[in-house]
Formats: sequence, structure tokens, C-alpha cells
Amino acid sequence: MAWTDDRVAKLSKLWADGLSASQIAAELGGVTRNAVIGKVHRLGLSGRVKSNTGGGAKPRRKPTTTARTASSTGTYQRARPSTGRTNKAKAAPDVDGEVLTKPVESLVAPESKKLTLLEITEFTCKWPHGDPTMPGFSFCGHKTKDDKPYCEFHNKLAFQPPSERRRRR
DNA sequence: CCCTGATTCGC
DNA sequence: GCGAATCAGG
Repeated sequence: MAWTDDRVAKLSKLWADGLSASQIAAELGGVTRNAVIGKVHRLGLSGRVKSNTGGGAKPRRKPTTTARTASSTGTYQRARPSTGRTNKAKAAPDVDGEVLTKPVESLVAPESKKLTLLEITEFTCKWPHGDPTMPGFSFCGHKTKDDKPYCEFHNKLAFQPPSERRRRR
């Protein structure tokens, strides 16, 4: 993806607007935040006095270039360490409309046995009832499901909503 | 661990 | 010129 005047203009605008590199990258599409930062530097508008969102500018230094120059076999392949989150370098048209309905099961909660902190064991559901700081606080107390900390019912409530990670706007 | 920008350097 | 890899800090 080439840096057309159009895209550069938008980049400049967004950057001046204080948006983070990743946000700009997502906005432009087809580029990674690295590309954005690289371009910003090349354009010479890196050192912004603007309030930095997160990381600020720090003294940089480079120890050895050996790490990235590892081409022992001759075929130097740039591999991304899986330690990083998946990159969305390939376009990202924000498509909305997906409405996932998560009724969280229409089950009825079982009556609580109201166990106190001293009464619970590895086999009793530890789903809390009430405010832990208040006197009357208790736990569900039903027998747990497998090695889970909760009973079958509360277990469903506990590990459920894989809410889609959304980029902050 | 998530994020941020900064830098280096092979292409 | 471009941007992935890497770094360094919050």
C-alpha cells in the first residue's frame, strides 16, 4: 500500500489530532502501526509536544543488531514472534450489524445454601451472595462441577461472555 | 499482559 | 522510502 498524498494527509491529521499510531493504522487500513510510526518519523513530525496517550518519548538505544540479523541459513525469514497479538495489517473494514444475543441461559438459580466462609470446601460452590464486606455474606454452597470452583449453574454464568475485544475510540 | 512511540536496518 | 522486528516504558 503506497503512501498517497491523500493517505499522508489523513495520517498527518489524525496524528496531529493526537490519535495513537495503532488507531491511525486501523483508520487508514492496510497498514500496521509500525508503518504509521515509520512514516511519521520520515515526515519529521514525530516529536509532538502533544499530551502523549501512553508511552512517551524515551531515550532510545540499541544494544546489538545481532538479534534481528540472524541469517545463519542464508534464507532470512522475518517471523513474527507469536508473543504479539495478531496483527490486522490486512484491511479492516469495520462491519457492524452482528448482534450476538447472549441470554446467559434462561435457567433458574438454585436456592442458595448460604454457606459461610468457614463452611465452604473444595466441593462447594463459591459463588458469592451479597457483599463480602457485609455481615450476612454467604456462598452458594451447592456441590461443584468437576474441578470448577462453582456449581454447574454458576459455572455457566462464570465463564461465558467472550465479549469481542473492541478498539477504543 | 495490554498498550504506547522510537529506532534500526534489510529490502 | 517502506515497514517488520525490536526495544523500552507506562
